[in-house]
Amino acid sequence: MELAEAKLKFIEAWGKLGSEWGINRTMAQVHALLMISPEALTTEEVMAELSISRGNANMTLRDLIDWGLVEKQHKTGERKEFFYAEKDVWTIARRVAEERKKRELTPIIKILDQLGAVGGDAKDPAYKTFKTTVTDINKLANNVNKTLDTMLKAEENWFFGSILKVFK
Amino acid sequence: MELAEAKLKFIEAWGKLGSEWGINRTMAQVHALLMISPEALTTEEVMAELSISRGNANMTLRDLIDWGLVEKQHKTGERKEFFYAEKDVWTIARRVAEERKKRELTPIIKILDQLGAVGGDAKDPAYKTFKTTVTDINKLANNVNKTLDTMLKAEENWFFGSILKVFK
DNA sequence: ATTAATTTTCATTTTTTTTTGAAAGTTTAA
DNA sequence: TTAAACTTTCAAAAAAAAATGAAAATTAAT
Repeated sequence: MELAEAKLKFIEAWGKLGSEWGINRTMAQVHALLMISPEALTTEEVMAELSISRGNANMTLRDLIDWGLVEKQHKTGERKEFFYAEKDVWTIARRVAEERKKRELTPIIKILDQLGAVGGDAKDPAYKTFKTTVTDINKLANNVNKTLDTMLKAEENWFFGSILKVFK
Repeated sequence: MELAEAKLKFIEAWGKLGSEWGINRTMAQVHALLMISPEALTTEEVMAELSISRGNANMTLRDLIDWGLVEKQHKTGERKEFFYAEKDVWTIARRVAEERKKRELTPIIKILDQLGAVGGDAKDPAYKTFKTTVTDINKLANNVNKTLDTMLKAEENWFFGSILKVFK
């Protein structure tokens, strides 16, 4: 396969994967494009490569910066801004985990804590089932939370290697 | 908080979480409703509780069955079908992991394998960056894959307890 | 200070996803 | 076998999400 074709396929596949995980397809595609670019790209280049509008490119790049996956660069003598993507996969995985933890896990745990305090008759099956389910999900969520904390604190990439032996 | 209010909040929160992770909001809500129901429910009951159409309820319940999260039950003397949700959170997490692995991880690894075989000039920065990025993502994907395999093979819930000590 | 280059915003349009509901299909009991 | 009960399908409608593009805002060079 030729590089040009492979690039398109990678961008497409990354976009599809993103959309399956609740991430805007275009945002994932811009991310893919930047990850495989040795040099930082301008908004114009992103627009041209992916055939998207200026507004879309701008908002998407801002979002990627918010996710900690892309950084703005300025080149001396150049008026326009350049965008460069983090390329270390462990750092990328980390950033995504951090953001999703902050955006989704923490809020749901807060709600589950509130719901666990529901009042009712201990003999009512509806009450018992509700309480048990909510409590169990809360416990799992807290375990995921703790595991992520420890994982994110770790400086090196624990994923390549060490974790597997726990399950052996 | 009263049970009725808490139920609504739980269903809403579960629906929101689902949609953030690429799962149809209604499907997540039906799942939430069934998880907190001590008894299996009929299509009619699901429709009424969540104010959704028959078609939607039917398709959503079928999807939940495909995910291995809900089972059809038949009661003697009753003509209609009943739907009952798995309630053990570890089993639920497992089923979701299994399905997403099958639906998303395996296909992307296949594509990454193909893309890794791209031909090009080893001195071309565009080629080098592409190859490195794709290869690194492929390695990570394969590690996730292996970890999931081991995790899914484990009979008991490793998550509550043992895993944390790896990171200590 | 002026102005040209560049970035950002956001009301509107387009696309995608989800839902509806009625018709078609299936099942089961009499 | 009939027919009522129930389930499934899917074209069309509705809703939600994403994208556009032009105007407004900002920036920086002269």
